[in-house]
Amino acid sequence: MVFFMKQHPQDLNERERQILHAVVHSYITTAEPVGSRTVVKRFDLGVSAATVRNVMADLEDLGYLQQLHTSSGRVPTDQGYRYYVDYLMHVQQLTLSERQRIEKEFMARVDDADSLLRQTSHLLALISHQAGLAETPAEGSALTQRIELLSLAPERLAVLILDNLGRLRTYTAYMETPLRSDDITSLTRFLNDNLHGAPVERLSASLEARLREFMDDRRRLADQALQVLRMLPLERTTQLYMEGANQLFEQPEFRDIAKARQVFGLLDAQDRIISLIRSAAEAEGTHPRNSILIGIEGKIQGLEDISVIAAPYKVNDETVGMIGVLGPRRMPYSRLTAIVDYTAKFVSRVLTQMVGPKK
Amino acid sequence: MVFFMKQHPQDLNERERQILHAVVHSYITTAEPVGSRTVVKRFDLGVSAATVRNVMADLEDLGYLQQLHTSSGRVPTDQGYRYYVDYLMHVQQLTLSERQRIEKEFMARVDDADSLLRQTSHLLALISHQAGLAETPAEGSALTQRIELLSLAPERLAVLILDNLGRLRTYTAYMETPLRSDDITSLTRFLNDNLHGAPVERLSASLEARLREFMDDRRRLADQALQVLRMLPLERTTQLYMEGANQLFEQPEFRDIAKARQVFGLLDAQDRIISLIRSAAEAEGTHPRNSILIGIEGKIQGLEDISVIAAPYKVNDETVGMIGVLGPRRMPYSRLTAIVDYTAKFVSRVLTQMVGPKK
DNA sequence: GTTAGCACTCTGAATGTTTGAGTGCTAAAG
DNA sequence: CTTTAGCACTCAAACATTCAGAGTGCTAAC
Repeated sequence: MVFFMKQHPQDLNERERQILHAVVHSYITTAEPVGSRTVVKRFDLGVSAATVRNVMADLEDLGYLQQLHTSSGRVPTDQGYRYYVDYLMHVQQLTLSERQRIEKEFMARVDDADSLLRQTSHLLALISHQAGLAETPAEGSALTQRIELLSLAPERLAVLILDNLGRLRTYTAYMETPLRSDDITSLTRFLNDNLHGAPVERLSASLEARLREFMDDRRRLADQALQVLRMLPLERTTQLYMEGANQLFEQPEFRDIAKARQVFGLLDAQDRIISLIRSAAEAEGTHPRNSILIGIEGKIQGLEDISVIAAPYKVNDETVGMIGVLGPRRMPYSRLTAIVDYTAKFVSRVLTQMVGPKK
Repeated sequence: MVFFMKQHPQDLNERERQILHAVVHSYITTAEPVGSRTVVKRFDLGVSAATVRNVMADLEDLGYLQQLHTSSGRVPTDQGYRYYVDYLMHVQQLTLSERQRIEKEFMARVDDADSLLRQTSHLLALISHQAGLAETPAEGSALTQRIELLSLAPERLAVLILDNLGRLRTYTAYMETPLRSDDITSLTRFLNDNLHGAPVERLSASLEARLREFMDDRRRLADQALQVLRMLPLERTTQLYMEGANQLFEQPEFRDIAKARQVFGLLDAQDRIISLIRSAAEAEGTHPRNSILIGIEGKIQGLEDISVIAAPYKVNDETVGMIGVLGPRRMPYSRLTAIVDYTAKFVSRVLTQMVGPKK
């Protein structure tokens, strides 16, 4: 198993790290390739341009920097960005007004998790000037609060599920044999008696597990209930709110039409983005900051120039989803990391409160 | 009032019309400005290039064509396209396989109008290679079939409305004073007794209109009901499904980054697009084909290069919404018109059937 | 180990040249 | 009077050339 020292990876010495930091920082703010003169002019390192040149050549050999052509300045490689976010950048403090803006947003009354997260993605887009992302809580973490059935037509049944995150979901199920009105009443009662508090995702599994406890008439009800529950697409309702993707066009890298099309590809790639940020966050120890994805790291074809900064939000200290921002590879990571982390904290707090006082 | 002859507007003679047709047709297929030589080469008009040149100069004076610069070929102006779609193009027949593909899509069982229209926009995008549009039926045409209330929390009430188009909608309302369980039961019954068949859009208006009929205890219920209904955002739930907008990037006109950004603007402009195609379809007699919008006709700022071909769909011969395709100004109108019209017919049929057998 | 200096490289902007498509006009033919 | 052929003219796009500026790598001196 790979093990990382948090502060002192051995392969770069102090000066190299300073210069790598300078190059990445400069490139992030100006979007221009960085030359040796620029470095000495903008950062006071106490060495001459020639020295910087030598170090930069070394960094290029090591794979941290890259030249677009001989005689242009250098730009960071993915590896260079990686080193920067992992060891060099110090997460920037948010200003008071930024903090207040975020706090204020979360003062408003919301009482279901989905709208909270939609608002969050909106907020992130606004404040970061990148695309804001927010995944709805994983189905597995939602507990059934209440189930209601409603006959829409003789064979068509509406199933309403209220979860502990305040979300009311509506599904439609088809019965082979029509249900009479008092069938529905008893079925509803049966479902609520037996499935209160069960994870929404595994309603039918929960019921199946208890199946042998039921006898005779209750058995019949259980079978009917299963028939209904199996029909519902409960497992795949996590969705991704994404807002403000068009802000990416402001960035110079998307002047190029080919790059710009990547942004449009986002609309179709939402599923893959979800699974990617999730798996990245779960992959422990591969990087100090594994919830930053640089250039989507070649994992989604056609999104090579896109980066994501994500953070998990939690309910009662258990991760239930991710929020984040998405932008060009050249992003102000140090600032955005602060924003995302801070926002995630608030989402966690509000959701925990929402679940807390359950009756 | 302006009156149009369907077949023979007077301002162009036969030859001019042939040449206008040739230019528009050629430009639509190739995306290249059309010169006099091209016209004689590709269309057998029996005249020489010089003659064509003279006619084209006339058409330019009349405002139908336009030169991007002296000594380039001509391209149609909006007015030119308008004349083309109104009088020159003959709507193309769909091939058997195209017709079958559409028919097959509508064989699948759907039982609520919203999913039907989502599928429709998907189908249109697929078959037209443009963006597919489908507006959900206007709230005004949906009649209340059933209302259910569900207490989510002491002060939070879920309101479910099932309409005659099979759509089940969920709203949340907040009560000042908590309702007891039998309050809810009687309120539900009251609502259903008095509002069955009322247009969803005007539920509270309908109830208000009948208010003086109610006395004493029923009066109290009516007041409570009104309190709830007024809270629901019933009037503005028409939405636009749009799919496949990224296909527009295949078109050469969107190579240019500035134009390409228009496509992204679509995401924000959905409301304006709805009202635009609706008002266009309603404006009677201004054009023979008033459900074709060319270059959005300068009406939505920032979407000058976008055109829309729309068609209304009907329930029992009454228009309740629009479907269509959206693409660059230079679009194969004759083919797409056929597709859109044909599809609209099917949507109408399925919806009418859905409403038909009401009980 | 660090720095100054210098020759060298490469891009991007500016400028000029050429080519080809297309036009407008005129004069001749129908 | 309409149509056509011919010709001079225009313009954009493609290509070539030049030039300045930024940056590098290398060498020799500190």
